[in-house]
Amino acid sequence: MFSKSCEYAIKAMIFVAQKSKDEVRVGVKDITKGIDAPEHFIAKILQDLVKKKLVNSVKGPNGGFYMDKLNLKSSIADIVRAIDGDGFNTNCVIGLKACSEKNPCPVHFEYKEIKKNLITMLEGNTIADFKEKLDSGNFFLKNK
Amino acid sequence: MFSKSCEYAIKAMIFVAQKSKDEVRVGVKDITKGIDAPEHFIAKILQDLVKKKLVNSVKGPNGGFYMDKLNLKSSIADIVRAIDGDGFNTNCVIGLKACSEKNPCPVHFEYKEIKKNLITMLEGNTIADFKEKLDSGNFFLKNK
DNA sequence: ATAAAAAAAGATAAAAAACTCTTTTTATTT
DNA sequence: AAATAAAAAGAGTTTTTTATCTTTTTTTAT
Repeated sequence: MFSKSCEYAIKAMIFVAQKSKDEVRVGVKDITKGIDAPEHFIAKILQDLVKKKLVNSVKGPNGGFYMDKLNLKSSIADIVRAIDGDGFNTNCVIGLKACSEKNPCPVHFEYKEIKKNLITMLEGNTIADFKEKLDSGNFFLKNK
Repeated sequence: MFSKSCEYAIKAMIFVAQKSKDEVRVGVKDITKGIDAPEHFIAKILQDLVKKKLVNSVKGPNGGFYMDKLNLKSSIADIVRAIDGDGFNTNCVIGLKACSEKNPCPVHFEYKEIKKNLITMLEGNTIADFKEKLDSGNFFLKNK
């Protein structure tokens, strides 16, 4: 559904949210271990997310990534939009550029409701929500 | 959501279903025009689908692709499975290999219902269903 | 025998994913 | 203050995957 980069981005964001408190930042290496992902790839993705204001960072010793209150309010949709773009809510199932209510592809109306629910889910769940779940210990960001 | 190959496969299958009757076969070039797709790429995809028995073909003059009654009963899920594999019903939103009810990723339960509906939609709609829609003239396999 | 078509094999191009190396920033130490 | 070291930022390269194109072979109706 989403690109690898995007999957990593979601995992990394949730991980940073969970591990960084007030003045505690998380380094790329910790993130890498925490979500089982390639180090430099994660670094690049996070730099992108910093530029787009979804997460904060400080350089230098004791530096790393962290989230402020506003960052914690980001939805999954915000992250997906930052990495993969808005396709999840604009793309047609069979890739028609101008698929619409008036110009529908054969699958359009069958997919409509599913898409609506998907968007609601992506827009409605924030990083903060997932952070709490992870704290409960019953959810995972990696396995193996 | 699906690969380009898979999008083309769905479109091509619907197109062949609509255009081929009893002994009338459809050639690659016609398909190409009908769904606005690269000729040789479509040829390769269809050869794959023929091997997997989702569509029939005959070589030589007046040859081409066609569908028998069984072929028309294929679901979108069958096509997707043939090209992209079973990922739509096994993949985790954030790519965990062993995401499950007992080992859920943070998004697992939020995505569960959406996934269920998606699977129902893909499994429940057959090529024959779409063929009829197209016949009505209110649906499209290409635009532009 | 000819020609029309799919089948097959393989080459090329483009995009996505992953990695490497260099630079910049900044807290800490001296 | 200056030097050091830790960390992100940035630029660029390689690898892998996906998409597309080219050529050759096989089949079959005429």
